[in-house]
Amino acid sequence: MNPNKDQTDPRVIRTRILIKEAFIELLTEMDIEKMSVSRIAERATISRVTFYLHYRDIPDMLEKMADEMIKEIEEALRGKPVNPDSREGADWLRLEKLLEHIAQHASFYKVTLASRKAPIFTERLLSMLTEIITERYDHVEKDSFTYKAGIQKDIAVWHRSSALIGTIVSWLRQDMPYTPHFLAKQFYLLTSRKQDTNF
Amino acid sequence: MNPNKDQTDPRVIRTRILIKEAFIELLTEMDIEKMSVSRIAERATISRVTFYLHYRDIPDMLEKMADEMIKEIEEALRGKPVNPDSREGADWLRLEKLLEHIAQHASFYKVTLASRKAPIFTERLLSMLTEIITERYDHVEKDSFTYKAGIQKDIAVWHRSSALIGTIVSWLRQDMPYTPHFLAKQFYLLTSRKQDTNF
DNA sequence: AGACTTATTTTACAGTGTGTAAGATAATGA
DNA sequence: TCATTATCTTACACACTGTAAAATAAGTCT
Repeated sequence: MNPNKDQTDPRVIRTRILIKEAFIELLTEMDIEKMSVSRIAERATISRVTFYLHYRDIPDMLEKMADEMIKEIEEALRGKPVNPDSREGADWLRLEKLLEHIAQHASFYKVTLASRKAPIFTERLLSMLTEIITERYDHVEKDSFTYKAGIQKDIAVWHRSSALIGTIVSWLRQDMPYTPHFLAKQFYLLTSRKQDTNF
Repeated sequence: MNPNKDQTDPRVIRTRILIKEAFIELLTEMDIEKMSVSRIAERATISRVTFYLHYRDIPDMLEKMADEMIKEIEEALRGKPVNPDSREGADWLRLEKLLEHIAQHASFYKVTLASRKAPIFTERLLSMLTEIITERYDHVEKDSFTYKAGIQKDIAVWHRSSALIGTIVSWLRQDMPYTPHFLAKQFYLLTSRKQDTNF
């Protein structure tokens, strides 16, 4: 396949959308173990052979879909780039943006992130969040609580990034009972120590 | 099979150990997608038919192994039962006990928890930890920071339990660079607000 | 519009794994 | 020693995989 036409040929676009939709549908209906190229092709109303023209196998498909997901999340967060000098308020807005994006595509994220059927999606998002949190840690937390309390940077990063992704997953699993704005604010309260001075 | 003899017949015990060891070995070598009953039986030096005498299929095997894991963790934590009146110090000891148990069986937990190849194990442990944290929250945190700051109980529980399991997973993934004692203490510092008064 | 390029389809094939059945063998326990 | 039963051997029908070749259909370009 011509790598340039890949992204523009309407037949290719159509097929990939059909595969993605079929995959999401099937994943809501069954466990990942029962997923097969045959089933996906059948549901997508394409030939099984066509699947192999796009993906080597199912793991390859998952990987490429995860790549796409990360790209879309980065796209959604654009406009509020990672700013080393930003204060917590700015990051809180970025989290709200992330949650809004997830809420807008809830049917996709509920299956890929919240179902835990295909760990690769959660893994990718965790990596991304870990990067952001690691960067942020050096720049804006030099004088924060954790810094002073003698907490190892890597442990603090593990703690924060997993708390973040875990909270998002739980929120999705329970069908988003809070608005992105409210949850982002609560998360900010839980993570930052700013509020300590109020009590 | 006689359900009573199931647990005592040395042939049964031997076979299940062989299957478990073969499974762990194979999972370190390949992705879960490539796992098959044939491979497990071959590695375990048992007949493929024998596998089906113990487990319906691979998902069934994973489920039963996860049950076993939870039992063993509960066993390891016994002696320090969930005490509603316990102060943070006691819980900190329980976390240290958990980490010690995991460290002692690192080869098993590195594959089941840290590899993220079989999400069921992480899911089960998360459920267990969520239960413990939920119970604890009502009893010992009535006057804690989160309570006063107007943070929803469920959000706080999501945050804490996912931070806990995520930290454990990251610690395992990086081959446990800290002692259980040290990590438990750091986790305690990160979660509790007691230290705030020191600064 | 017509000629091209190429994505998709159809059909076919060899290979691997699944889950179950029957009877033979070997280990266990009383 | 003898009855029990876990394991093994062999066999079978079925499903899914990954690839190939040639035909068809859809898109692109002048």
